[in-house]
Amino acid sequence: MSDNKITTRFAPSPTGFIHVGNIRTALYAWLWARKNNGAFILRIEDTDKEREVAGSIEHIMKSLRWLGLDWDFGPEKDGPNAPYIQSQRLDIYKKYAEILVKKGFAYADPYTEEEIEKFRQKADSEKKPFLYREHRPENPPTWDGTKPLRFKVSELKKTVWNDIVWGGLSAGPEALDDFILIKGDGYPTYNFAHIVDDIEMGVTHVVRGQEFISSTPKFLSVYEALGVKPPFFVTTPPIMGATGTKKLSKRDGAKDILDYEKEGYLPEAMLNYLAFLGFNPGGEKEVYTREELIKAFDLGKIQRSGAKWSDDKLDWMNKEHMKLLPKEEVEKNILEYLPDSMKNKKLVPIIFERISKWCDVKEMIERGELDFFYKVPDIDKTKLVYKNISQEKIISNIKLAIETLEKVAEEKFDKENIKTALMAVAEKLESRGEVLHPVRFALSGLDRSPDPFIIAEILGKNETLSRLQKVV
RNA sequence: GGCCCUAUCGUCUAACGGUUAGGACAACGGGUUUUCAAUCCGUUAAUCCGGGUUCGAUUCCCGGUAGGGCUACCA
Repeated sequence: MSDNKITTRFAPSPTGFIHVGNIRTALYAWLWARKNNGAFILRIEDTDKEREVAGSIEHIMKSLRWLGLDWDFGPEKDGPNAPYIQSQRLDIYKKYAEILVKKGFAYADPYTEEEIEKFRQKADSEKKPFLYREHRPENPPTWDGTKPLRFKVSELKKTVWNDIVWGGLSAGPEALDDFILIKGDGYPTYNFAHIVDDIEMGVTHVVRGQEFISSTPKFLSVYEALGVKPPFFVTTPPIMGATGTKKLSKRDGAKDILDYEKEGYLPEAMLNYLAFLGFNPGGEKEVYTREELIKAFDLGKIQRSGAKWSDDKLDWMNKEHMKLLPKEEVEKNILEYLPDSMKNKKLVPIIFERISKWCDVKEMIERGELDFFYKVPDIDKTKLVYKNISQEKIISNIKLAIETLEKVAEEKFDKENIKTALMAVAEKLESRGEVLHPVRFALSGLDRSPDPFIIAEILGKNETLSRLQKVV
């Protein structure tokens, strides 16, 4: 627990799915642990039983597993500080709370919530900041667990500290107040529990979002009261929604990270995109594998300002990572989406060059873009046109194509030979489209489709000729 | 209201105080593709404003403006 090993943690609350903003914080913590051969802990902070959503823990673990962010200690991975679920560690918080009480750094809060609300409203109407410590009771009751336990700020001072990302930070004495350590229901607050756990678990680098900057003076005063040296603080900037300037949140459309899995994004691409949204190792390389990311990662190069999410760039990143995939894997993934009647490996490259994520395959199928490969298309004769060429001319061009293709041997009926043969005819015409377009249309029945050569190869000589014949 | 923080192309970002301010996404244009897509080439496009410090400021300091966060018996 107190060896010098770099230890980071991801400490989500089980209040639903986790979105990309949360995951990036987890990623940075994970990268730092892996880079330093340290430990990465997953800790569940379920101290607010009202907000808890059933099934969240499993969902969170599934999300991390999809991205390959493996934890060394945490749920389903016991370690020296198990359990890693805060609601199962209540006795530990109580022990620390009692230490603070004994040292005179904590006392029971005698007020009801309504009374405190009145103090707050009064301060509000006087346009003054509300500070509980201004109402600190002179003789608080002894803490028996039925009342909230508050931290007692002993010295009002300016707090100065260092953050690996933000550098020197400071806050005036207004940032210090008597905040709740243990709630009336016996559960600790985040403000207290995370400190106890980070100490107990030997966390060396606390990586978390910038919403916690303003409460850091409070945290620091607890470390001081406990006589424990605080860990390094690594505060990450927010991720903003693509529209608007608000921090990305579930409210404004932040998606469950697992939705991206469903849409067919590669975990490596998501990792790469996320890492670079708010971090840059310098240089112009942008596509990084997981291992390269670990190697290049540096806490000091995390950005301070918020970054807007971009689906466009994520799609591009995904495509780049798909290109890195072995051919067999691409084939397997694409084939998976194809119905049995369409499972033709020759379709794979055609599909691959048109998609940026796997679910695009599904969309292509739904749009019927691939139907003609296994179903003779209905030819809309009114569309059998090309520029100002008469339909008679077009039909005769198709006949020309039939004659040409008949000369191509069946075993040599591949796109290269077909192209050579067809192009020889096409070049003689005013424009190549006079023959190529009608052929393509006759084979696919579509205005837009892959080139006629590859279609012909996939259909095979017989099918190709019969479709052309049919149109004539 | 109070406290804290941030500020480079539309977006993500790079630049020991000295660069024609670089790259990527997007957009646009072109080559190649019958078309779309893909690919290749190219173009447009930024240091928020105002003061200082300095021979020299995107970079350091101050002010303004804009944006963000916190201000719970939530995390």
